[in-house]
Amino acid sequence: MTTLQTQSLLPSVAIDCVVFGFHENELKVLLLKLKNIDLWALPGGFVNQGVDLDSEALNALEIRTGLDNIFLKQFHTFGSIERNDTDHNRMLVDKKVIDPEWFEWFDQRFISVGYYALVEYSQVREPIPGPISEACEWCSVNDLPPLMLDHRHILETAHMTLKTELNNQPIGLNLLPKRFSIPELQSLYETILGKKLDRRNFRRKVMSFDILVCTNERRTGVAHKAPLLYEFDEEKYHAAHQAGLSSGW
Amino acid sequence: MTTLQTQSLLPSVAIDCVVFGFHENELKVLLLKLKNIDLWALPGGFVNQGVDLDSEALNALEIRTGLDNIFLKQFHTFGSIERNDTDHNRMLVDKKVIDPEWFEWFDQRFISVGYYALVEYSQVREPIPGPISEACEWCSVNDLPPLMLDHRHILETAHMTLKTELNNQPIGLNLLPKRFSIPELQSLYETILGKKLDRRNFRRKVMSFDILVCTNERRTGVAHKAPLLYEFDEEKYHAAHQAGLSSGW
DNA sequence: ATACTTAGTGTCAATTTGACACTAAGATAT
DNA sequence: ATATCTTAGTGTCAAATTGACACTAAGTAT
Repeated sequence: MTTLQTQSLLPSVAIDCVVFGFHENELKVLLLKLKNIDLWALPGGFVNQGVDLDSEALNALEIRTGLDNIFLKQFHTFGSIERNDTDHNRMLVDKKVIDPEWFEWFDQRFISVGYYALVEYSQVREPIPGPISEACEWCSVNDLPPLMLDHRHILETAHMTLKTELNNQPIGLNLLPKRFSIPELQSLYETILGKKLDRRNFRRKVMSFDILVCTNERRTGVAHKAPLLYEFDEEKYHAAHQAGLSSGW
Repeated sequence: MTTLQTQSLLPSVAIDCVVFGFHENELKVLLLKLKNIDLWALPGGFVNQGVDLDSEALNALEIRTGLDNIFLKQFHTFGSIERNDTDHNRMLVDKKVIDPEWFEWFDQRFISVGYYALVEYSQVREPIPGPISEACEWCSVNDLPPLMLDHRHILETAHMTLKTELNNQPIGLNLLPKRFSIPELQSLYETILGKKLDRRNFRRKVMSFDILVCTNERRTGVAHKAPLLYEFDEEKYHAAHQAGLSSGW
């Protein structure tokens, strides 16, 4: 996007990605810091004429994280007229965040398609800032810097969606390393839900899903009793993801 | 839309609505029949520069159904490149479905935001066809006519979404008349889910949601034992809708 | 009167859930 | 070395929920 070929882009349509990671018992989000100003933005992009919407979302993420094969899911499309803010865009030009020749493109009214991604924190070595940003960093969901336009609202909507999906789908495959302990998985759940769960009941429930395989090895170099390490049975995991966990009716 | 002011419309963005109704124990969908050709389409429209996306979706529905205050929910945005089909659009011009001067506008690549609506079948007197359609009719979800482009896929996605939401949210307020019997509500559930439920267990579960108020009146002029009529306690209904029914964690 | 249909209530065993006790393994303090 | 603390892992039990049915009530059809 360093060379912005606006004529090949689909007008009015933008993509915003909420990239979730999990580190030190905190839910993190990948954010871009704009140049010369204390304002942050979700990674995102625009849609090229010949490229599927979903592919562009994947591309945008690959550019920032260096990862392909990311779990990515569309969750909502944001189309309020307040998303277009000429004063804000002029400010971005003034602060040299965006090149003046881009002003016209940026000052369109955009409909933004929101995607959320789940990635393994440690796999993202050095998040790569883009042309309008000077840094790309993980931020805690509970301690967010000032965000551009409605990006905070988009982020919160993504978080809400994740919480809701947790009731019907397993999670962890894309967020945790290949091997993990049950207490680590529980901590992930607690972090997303924002509440504590009972150790024993959590284990019982998650084991009943029948998506975990015990490796019979234990975490080494850790304080206290070493926990057993598990892996996901990917086939069963995906089956459960498809079918859903709560029957309901 | 009879006079299509393309310059005031947001390019690349379209809206498609899947309007569900319930009649004679069948789940129905409102479809438009294109002029001069056996091809049907979802009602929809485009987005005016100064109007919110959600408002435009409501507008599109109000025009077709005459109803305002409809339950309407965005469920997915469709952005495949295959959605743009020049041959198809040329055919539409040939068959005089669309005016030749509209060709350029229609032949854009569109990203389409999908909404589904739940409406009370009997409240929609005469669905109103639009400029490109000669009829607007309720069709059974299980017996659909040939649909334009990916509209069948959009419709099926909406139906799937509805099924899934049923596990976490109450339904009926916008689909059934103000007063209804429990067997009628059950029939609605069975129709959406596509499977039979046990009468007694259904009643027990739905009563446990505590969203129904018994009117102590019975349906009149009906064969066999007259069922009691209920209404939704709208406050509790909306609360349950917000909070979700299945706790999960 | 008898059989059939749909409405509404109740029962009971099996399963799932929530709350909590207990043991195991390793770290730390005395 | 031993007592104490922390985290891991297993087990128990009562309460609540669920699934499968039996039974009664009310109205229709013969």
